[in-house]
Amino acid sequence: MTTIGDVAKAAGVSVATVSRALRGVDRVSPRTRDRVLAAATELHYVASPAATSLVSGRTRGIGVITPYFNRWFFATVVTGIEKALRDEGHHVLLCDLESHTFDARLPITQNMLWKRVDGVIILNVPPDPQERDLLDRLGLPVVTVGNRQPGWPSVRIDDRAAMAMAVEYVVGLGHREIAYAGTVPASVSHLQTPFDRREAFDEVLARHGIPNRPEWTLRCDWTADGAAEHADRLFAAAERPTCVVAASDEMAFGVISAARRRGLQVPGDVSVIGIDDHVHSRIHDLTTVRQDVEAQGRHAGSLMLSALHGHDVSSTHDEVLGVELVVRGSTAPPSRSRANRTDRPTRARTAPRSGALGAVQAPA
Amino acid sequence: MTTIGDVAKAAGVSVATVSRALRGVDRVSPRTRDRVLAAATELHYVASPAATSLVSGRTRGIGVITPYFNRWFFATVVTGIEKALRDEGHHVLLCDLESHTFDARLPITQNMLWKRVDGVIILNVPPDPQERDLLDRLGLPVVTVGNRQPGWPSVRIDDRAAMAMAVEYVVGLGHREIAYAGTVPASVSHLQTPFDRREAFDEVLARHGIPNRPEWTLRCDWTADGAAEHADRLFAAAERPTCVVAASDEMAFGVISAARRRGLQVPGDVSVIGIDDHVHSRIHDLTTVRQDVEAQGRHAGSLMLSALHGHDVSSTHDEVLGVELVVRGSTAPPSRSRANRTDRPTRARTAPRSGALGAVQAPA
DNA sequence: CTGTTAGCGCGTTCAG
DNA sequence: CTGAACGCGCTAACAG
Repeated sequence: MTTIGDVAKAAGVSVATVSRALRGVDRVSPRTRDRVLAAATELHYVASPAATSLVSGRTRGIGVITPYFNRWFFATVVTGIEKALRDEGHHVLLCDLESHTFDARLPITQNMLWKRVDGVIILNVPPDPQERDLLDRLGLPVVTVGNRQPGWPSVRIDDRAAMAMAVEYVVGLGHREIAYAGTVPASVSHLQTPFDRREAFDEVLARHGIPNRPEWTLRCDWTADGAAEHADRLFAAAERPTCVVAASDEMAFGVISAARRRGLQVPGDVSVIGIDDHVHSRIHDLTTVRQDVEAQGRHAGSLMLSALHGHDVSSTHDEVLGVELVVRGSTAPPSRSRANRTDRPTRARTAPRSGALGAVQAPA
Repeated sequence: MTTIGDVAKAAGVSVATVSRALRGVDRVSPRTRDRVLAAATELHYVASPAATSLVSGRTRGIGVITPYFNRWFFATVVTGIEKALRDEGHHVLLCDLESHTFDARLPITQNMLWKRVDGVIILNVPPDPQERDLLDRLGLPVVTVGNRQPGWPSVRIDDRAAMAMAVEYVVGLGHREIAYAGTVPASVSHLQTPFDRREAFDEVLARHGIPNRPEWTLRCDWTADGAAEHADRLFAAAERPTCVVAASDEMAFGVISAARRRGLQVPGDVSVIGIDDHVHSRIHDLTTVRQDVEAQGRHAGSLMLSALHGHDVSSTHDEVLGVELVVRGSTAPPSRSRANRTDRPTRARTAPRSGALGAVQAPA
């Protein structure tokens, strides 16, 4: 392993000069600098991060804490973070919380991140008091993505506005019998996004005087399969809605799938709308509210870099990225001919009627 | 920032004793050990990784190099790796190659990984000679996932066997007019998986004496959208296949979507099969060849840990995980009534015939 | 402009 | 069983 000493010897200078020349700080005569650079290249020299960080106190590593990064949203955010950090020579240390309980989380977080990173970016999961304590004690800059935490800068979309946009759109189409997919089980009830979106849904319905039926609320785990399962029960019931609003695109995929299996046409028999503009939303022909997920990651990364540069990233900084309605074929005005709406759908009934068949329209 | 000295002072012992007590090596009297532990806990002491690795030469970090980890397969592998590593206190350093060319990659890889990790796990992307050189010089243990590289242990599935399993299945159903989605553009022609799967496809067709039509080969970027686009052209052509074999589930999703938009029934008009058992495959009711992706990551992580423990993970180690056919509703025997098969499909033709309607079958 | 030197915090000899 | 001292590789003063 070549050290700074080897380079110094090869270039015939002192280690301090090598350090200066390589980092481009201070004044070094062009001639010596070139000699040092040549020697360093020749010997494939790279400074030891351990030694550097021991003396400088900085590691050039950023911890990224995610629940399930094995999901589109989180993986995409991390991609954005990584891009932003890489430009300045920082790298990502992954900390996947996955199924861990709060108790199990603390030692993980502690051992993985303590003194090992210059800052922490937390995706969507609110820290429990002990973790909060740890982070505060470490004095590390923290940036959150997807939810707001007091004292920390954040990057996110306005979940309420996004949901309101979706609901207003389908209400505008004439829907009055609207179901909701995306309430979460108690175990994750601390998450902000599911809460905000649900609340916005309730508000918009209330504002329009539209009934909000409990039996039309699908409580699930925010996966496509989970939503499909619950939606199947919804569509099997005597009375079914003309529209399902899903709090995420993946759940919307599940709802569409369940509808099809029941022989229901989307949007002919039931309209479906989501939030995200997931990478698969186009093939599902899903109307949705687009958010730029990678951009949220990039912004979080930049925010972190600014903090690292000593700029005051005020703790009140709250960057809210815009969203945008993307209309595709999964939504349409409610069908007029719903005389036998309460019938259990049968195979015979699955023959598509022409018109209003978003699912079979030519690609945009 | 509390150091080992602070703990020593608080416990009334020397730093050496603290180090020994905390790491549980050597003999330390139970009484002093407890005193040290108490002091360490009290002071929230955690050893500085930088100092530790400076003296020990080990970082407890593993670099994971991935193309596009923003995709299901890679994110899932990384999840598996992270789980395996975490159990032994190691962590993951992410290095997303994404769209970078080989030239741009080298400095990235070098700066991010050099002396910063104890080992490297490479997912699916073969290193170019310079990178290979770098890795060899560093003398770091390397494990590859998804493709075999001479001199390095690997974890993967048998891509040829997986594809053969898929093709044999649809051939067994009676299909003779079979298209293929998943040839890649020249820019990524060095990837092994696309090549192996294609080759296995060709072989099985040849063995059965089934014509392999060039115009039924969809060259695309292995995304759902890309596959949908190409498949649309396929389905618009005068002659269309009775079955499409996709080299990945995501492409299969795209093919199914394209078929539906053209008014074709899956599997009534065209059967579709994929490889992966992607998290969304169930809602697409897709017949596929399942691979356990997270297990591949876990195995790679374990392999790396063994290597780190000094066990000889022979460079000839090649762990091949099994795959399994999962039959769902996207495949069926080819339709008999194909008199007007060469007709361009029309809306009128989209009315589903009863029977063989996998897409609308009740969930399994 | 360049060299010398003193730590950064810890693991690891070696003596006790 | 425990403590003192050395050095890992580097940067940051301070001299020259």
